[in-house]
Amino acid sequence: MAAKRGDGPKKQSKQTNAAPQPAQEQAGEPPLSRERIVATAVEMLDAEGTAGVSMRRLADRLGAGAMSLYWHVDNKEQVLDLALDQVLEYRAPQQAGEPRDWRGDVAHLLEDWRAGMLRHPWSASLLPRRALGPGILGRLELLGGILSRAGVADADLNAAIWSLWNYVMGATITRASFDLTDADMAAAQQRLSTLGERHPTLERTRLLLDNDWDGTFRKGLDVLLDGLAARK
Amino acid sequence: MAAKRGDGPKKQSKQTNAAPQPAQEQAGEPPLSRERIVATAVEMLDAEGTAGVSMRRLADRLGAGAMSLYWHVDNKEQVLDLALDQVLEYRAPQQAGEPRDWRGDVAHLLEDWRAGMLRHPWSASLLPRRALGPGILGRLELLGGILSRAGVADADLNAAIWSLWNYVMGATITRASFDLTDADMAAAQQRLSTLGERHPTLERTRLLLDNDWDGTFRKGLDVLLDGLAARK
DNA sequence: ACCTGAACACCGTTCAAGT
DNA sequence: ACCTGAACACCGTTCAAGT
Repeated sequence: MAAKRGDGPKKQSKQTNAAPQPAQEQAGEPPLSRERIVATAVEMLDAEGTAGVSMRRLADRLGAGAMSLYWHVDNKEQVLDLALDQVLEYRAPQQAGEPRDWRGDVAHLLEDWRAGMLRHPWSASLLPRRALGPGILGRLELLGGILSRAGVADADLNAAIWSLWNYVMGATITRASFDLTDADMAAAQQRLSTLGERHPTLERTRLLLDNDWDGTFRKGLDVLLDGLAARK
Repeated sequence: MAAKRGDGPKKQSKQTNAAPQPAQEQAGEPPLSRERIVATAVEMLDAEGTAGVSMRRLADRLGAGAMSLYWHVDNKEQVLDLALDQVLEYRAPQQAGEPRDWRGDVAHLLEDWRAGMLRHPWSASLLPRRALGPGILGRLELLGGILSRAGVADADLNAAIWSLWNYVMGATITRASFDLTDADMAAAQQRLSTLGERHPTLERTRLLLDNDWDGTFRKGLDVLLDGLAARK
């Protein structure tokens, strides 16, 4: 997928052209650019979700004719790819002086990852069908590095990385989707009761009413890290 | 969400009407019904994925006028809800005589769950935004029961259930989406190398070329179960 | 009770054309 | 080099109308 993403039209102008642009920038609408398109797409996605974004509405918001985007971008799919990877971009590893314990480092990395995705709830459900862009790969590399330095053997490393990835993705996607429908969760729990004796356990633990999402995430992550620690 | 799903028009006729139907059934097209709509939707989803299913094409395939579906079904979203829950329906608990060890039971249940979703690859990515239908709830209840009987305290049960759920969902969604793009995975791995020294760990372990999905799933699940076992 | 077509308000994308 | 409108082939859904 990453390979699909052709490099597009220009992209060199900013760097090679040291002279100031023709003043066009301060007046009214700045010119279209891939960057501006992606930034606006992220805004729209944040405000209205996946369903709210169409190429026509996006162009409109940019003050451009409906079809102008296609000179800067291949198609809608690419816009979503770029929006997703921008949001997942990895910023400044924590590098806070001395290396902390590996469990703390992993937990910090994954909690930051999850939080970043929850800040853009559309990203969680978009991710699975999209490319592994540089943002995602950077985070995976960091995770692998921590685990490797912590003593996980190379032969076990991929399984360890994917386990943690799976957990974070599952937790984040689940949380992002249930967030929108707390009322529905309550309704489902309600329905459990009326369904009689068929779900005694879920009814007893009130599974669908437990909304300490952050705590549950952290607890499950600890379970996983316990298992990994036992393996070394 | 489950609550949203109104019970629709009839649904009683099949049971209350013991006399044979007016011969309409053996000739040409059987009459429209919610069951037939959902069954055909599943067929189309299996064959062409989410993008291939529209209300118009679905009606066409059913030999019906474009708008006839709307008498049996509220809207497209409901069709997808119903299709998903049908596919996730839970069949016959393994009940093979004596209770096996709880780890084996959990692994069996979750592997069956994953396999069922992978048989309908669209289901994995559809699930997060959909209702918790009876099929899903049945499986969650079963999981909770096994864990509870294995000695997990009620106070830890919800976290344990969600951890396993998160893991299965993450693994299945990831697998279902990467399955379609093995070539892209290779391309991404390739790109890792050309990107120079920025991803030494991923390059060394060849993370993106490791496609022993089943083995990786099982290994990660073992890690999680180790962690749970340590907690009791 | 069940099905229908016309109509409305949208989509993504191509393409020939403008500047 | 960059932007545009018209056009094509689609969407989901409403509604008044048919049987």
